[in-house]
Amino acid sequence: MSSLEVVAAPRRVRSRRGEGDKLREDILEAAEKMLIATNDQSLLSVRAIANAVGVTPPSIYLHFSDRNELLFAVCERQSEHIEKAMEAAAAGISDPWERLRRRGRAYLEWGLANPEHYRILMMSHSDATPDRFTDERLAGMAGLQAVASDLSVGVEVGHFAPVGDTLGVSELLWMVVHGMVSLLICKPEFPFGAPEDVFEAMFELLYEGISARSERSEAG
Amino acid sequence: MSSLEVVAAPRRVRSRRGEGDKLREDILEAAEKMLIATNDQSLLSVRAIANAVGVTPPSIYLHFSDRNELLFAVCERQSEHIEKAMEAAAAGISDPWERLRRRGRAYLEWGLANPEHYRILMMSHSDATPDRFTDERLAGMAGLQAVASDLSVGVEVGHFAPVGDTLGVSELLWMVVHGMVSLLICKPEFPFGAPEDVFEAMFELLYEGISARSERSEAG
DNA sequence: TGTACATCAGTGAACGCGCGTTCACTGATGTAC
DNA sequence: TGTACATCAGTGAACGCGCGTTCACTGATGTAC
Repeated sequence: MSSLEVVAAPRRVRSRRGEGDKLREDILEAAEKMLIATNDQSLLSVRAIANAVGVTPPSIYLHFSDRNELLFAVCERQSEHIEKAMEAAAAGISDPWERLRRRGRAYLEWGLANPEHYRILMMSHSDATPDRFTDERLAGMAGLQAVASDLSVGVEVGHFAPVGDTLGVSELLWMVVHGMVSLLICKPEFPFGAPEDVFEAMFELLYEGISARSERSEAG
Repeated sequence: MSSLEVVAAPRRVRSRRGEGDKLREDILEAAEKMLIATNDQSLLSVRAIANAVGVTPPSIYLHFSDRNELLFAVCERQSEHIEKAMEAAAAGISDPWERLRRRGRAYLEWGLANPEHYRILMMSHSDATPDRFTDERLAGMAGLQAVASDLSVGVEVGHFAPVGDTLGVSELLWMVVHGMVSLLICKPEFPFGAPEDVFEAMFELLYEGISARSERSEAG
């Protein structure tokens, strides 16, 4: 709604021949910065982005078919980061529960660090999402298969209670962590407490339901 | 983005003197229907709403200061429904866990039945939210205090494991249910399975962490 | 070493749209006398 | 029972804006000969 207070960048120097793709990178970078600075994609007009890059609006269309494509291209770059971050968080850890915890924390931290990216990818109307962002791909970003794998290992080594549908439980965990991220993003003033504390409390709450420590009645 | 396919309503008959507020109700009702039909508030322009009511755009401003106020007024009506629905769901039930489950289900069902209302209230940028929708009020819609109360009772009667911060756990449960609602809304094509099944599985997962059945190590 | 030329990386100006909102107005109707 | 009038419930027309996008163009630059 309110206009974006961005000092117009000086006119960008034209790329040398053969280096036209450099502009694409510059656009993505500028848009990313604006997304983080404004926390609101609706303020990212094609004109504003062009202005921030130091280029005229039509130049945007040399590299992106439309505004929406550009927006999702920005998110696409970040999507690689989150996947790597989750893998890195679990790397070298053998305890399945600890692997789950670390993956979850990485997801939470990424979401909170990139709230508007998170909104665009996970909270926008599905008809705005380009086709290449399949649900499977988004689930991949959430590490669904990796979590399912950790769960299976945990069951096999006897740390976790037997679960028939590990993928189903992974989906539940996705929902749980998504619930934390999205509510923390959307109600930033609500006194939830520090995200780390919320996260730890949540996973403590979940632990009993997943671990094999407790006696459980399998009777339906 | 795409235009709203709504047959223009016939010109509305002018309210009798003293009954001007009837238009307000008609506007809210039409806007509500459109919100459900389109599932996208951005398609609800002042013109489109006026058109649906059979009235000219300026008439809207006789009853609402701006478009945003109108949108939230629509949600405000529903907000009363959800609170009552959650209370009704728990009414007459004494088992604290069952009360929690029923409250949660009512919340889920309301969210899925009114996805765009849910988006506006719980997922929109907080700076778009009118002041009267305080965070406390939104938390009230989620039944935060009521859930905390159920938790306290459960602890007192020995069904639940001792919890120091019942309000904190209520917030966790809010996040969990919000995670279900919002992900089901935003990724409607993803094969999560039937919402009821997802809900039951989730609460089964949570049960062990809340109940007093399991042995728990209180050692930090 | 020099020159013609295709191509690349953009620019400048404008189109057309739908939107929220405002403002001066109109005509029916209840009320006071 | 009749009439003047204030008020209520709207209308009609327009303003001004910012937006996404298109289209014809330009001028620098690498390359072929």
